[in-house]
Amino acid sequence: MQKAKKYFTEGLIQLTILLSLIGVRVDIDSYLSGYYSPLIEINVGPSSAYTQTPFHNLRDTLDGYSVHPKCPELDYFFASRRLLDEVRTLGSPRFPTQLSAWLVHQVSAADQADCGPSTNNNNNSSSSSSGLQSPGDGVGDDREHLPDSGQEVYQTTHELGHGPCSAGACVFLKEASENDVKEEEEPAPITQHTHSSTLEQESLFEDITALSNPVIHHPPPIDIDQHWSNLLSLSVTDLDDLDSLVADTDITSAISQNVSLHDAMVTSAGVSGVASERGEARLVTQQGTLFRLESIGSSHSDVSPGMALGLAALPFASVCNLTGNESSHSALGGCLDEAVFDQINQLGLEGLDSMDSQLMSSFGNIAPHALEDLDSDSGLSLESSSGGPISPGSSEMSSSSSSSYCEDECGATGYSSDADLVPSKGIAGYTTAWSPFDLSESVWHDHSYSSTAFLNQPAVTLHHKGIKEEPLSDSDEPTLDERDMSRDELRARAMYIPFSVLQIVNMPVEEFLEVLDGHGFSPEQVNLLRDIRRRGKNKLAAQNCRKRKLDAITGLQEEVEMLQAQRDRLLRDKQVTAKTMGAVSQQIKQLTRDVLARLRDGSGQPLNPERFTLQCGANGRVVVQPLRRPTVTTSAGNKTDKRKKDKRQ
DNA sequence: TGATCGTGTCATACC
DNA sequence: CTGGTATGACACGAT
Repeated sequence: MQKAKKYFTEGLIQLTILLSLIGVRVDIDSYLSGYYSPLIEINVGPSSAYTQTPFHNLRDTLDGYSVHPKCPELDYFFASRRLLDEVRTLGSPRFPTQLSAWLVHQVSAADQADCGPSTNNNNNSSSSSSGLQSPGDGVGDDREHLPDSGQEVYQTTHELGHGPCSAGACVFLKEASENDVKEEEEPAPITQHTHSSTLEQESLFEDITALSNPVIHHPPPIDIDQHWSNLLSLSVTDLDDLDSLVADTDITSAISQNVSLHDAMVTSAGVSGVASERGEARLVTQQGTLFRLESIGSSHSDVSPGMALGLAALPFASVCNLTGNESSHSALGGCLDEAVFDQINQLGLEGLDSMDSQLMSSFGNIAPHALEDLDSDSGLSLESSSGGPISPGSSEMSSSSSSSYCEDECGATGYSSDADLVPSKGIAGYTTAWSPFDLSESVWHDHSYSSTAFLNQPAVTLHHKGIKEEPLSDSDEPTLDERDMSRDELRARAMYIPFSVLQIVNMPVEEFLEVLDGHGFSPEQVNLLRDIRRRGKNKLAAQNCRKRKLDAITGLQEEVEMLQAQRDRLLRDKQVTAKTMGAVSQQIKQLTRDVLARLRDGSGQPLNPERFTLQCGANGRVVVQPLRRPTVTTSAGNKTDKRKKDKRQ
């Protein structure tokens, strides 16, 4: 459940990002902090979150019993938070964008039986249902309930029902709300929530199934407003904008687009690298926009929990993609501006269209001998690491020095999601579906080896060490896909290795050994597999190492600054103390002179301050003592004289 | 054009 | 012994 929660949290973050793009500010910090609060304190140490957690450890932690302090999910969380902050810093741009139906359906299993519209006592559901029946009245209700419920808002706009994001967003929102509800009902620690993973997953799938029905559902008899008030806090100005939007919205049309979640699920699962699903869910040529995914021949009954998780794992962009099925892709263009998605497109989704199974045949034309000598600098994109949650933030960071953060965020942990999708016992299925272009891999590319190929830019030659390596091919010009592939990928493909680099690197060692033994690989293939795995592991290790080094440098710099400040402070204190001491000394001298001036010697003359001084005894008595200026010299002279006399004697 | 930075890879030590 | 990790060193491309 920890994984599922992470996905839902991610979905919430992505929803927030999307809302931020249209000017709606959503504050989920409280929710996130509440969810991750036990983890934040763990992550105080430098590089604590950078160390990748081995997949087997992560598997254990994903069971929900504990969260490893070095769990890379922390990185992802912080990256998400950082991304959220960055998005917020962009302000509230008012794009000419209409975002459709952010309806929150609280669906219970019982509600699936009678999915017909009905009234509810709950504010949330009542407003949504009323919005369906009579949008105008519903809006009025919302406005009335708004001050009472705090931040309860129903965001609907004209285009929204067509918006692909709406469906996925509903899933995320709803699940998040359910989680929140459960947390309020049972204020148990996170570890307890994780134990109920199966139940929550089942409820999720039931909700998804229910969402496929365009009819508004009844919320459970739980005060959703309270949860949403905790979950979403919208500024007053945004609320006003939303009210104006809601006022003239045909919610019915918007909600009618909530269907096709199943298709979306299947599509997402196909994108997430399940080779077996590729035959069913294939990607359509993007034609300028990347948000076209089409699900073909996917039966809803085939939706498995793993696939559902795959949907949950799909981030913002993917959610937009998966909802683009069934005539909704055009609506997406109206849903959000191209300008908005241009940046999203740069996240690395350009490679989606290349995820065609025909790649295998095309690459089969590459002579193995042309690639077998390729050596290092393969430019692996292991950071994409398999199905780790893909988010705009992760790709956004790829261009900065902190790019490797996102890499680690799903680095070794990626196996938890992607490798789970890989049928460990049915690896033979990959023999015909070589899948180097996992969605995550495309999105998480942080290197310059990729992303240009899909933009039809001039060829990017693979850098190689020259001494050790040979050119890829003297005669054959590499295709766009070839250029986008790392060297290890090319080598693996040339050697007819039916596994992607990600799979090779991220699969557990037991499975890896089984692969080596059970597939009849030649020694060359085995060596290549081992090399690919070793390089991939070491690549991640190097990234972590560098991040730790940077952290150490940063920490030392901060410590230096702190020590310098402390030194300056101590120097200032010393100066102040010296001044104080000087002033006190002057006062004592003055008092001594005054006292001595009032004293008289035996002849009735005032005591000379040059010859006498005052000594304060331990008992508090003040004694006048004569000054003995040459005492030291005289005593020394006496001693020398005595020594001379002793020697003479 | 050299400097700098980011990244991948190798070699090696260590667990 | 093997697999994995950490890290210094090197090479390479990009800026």
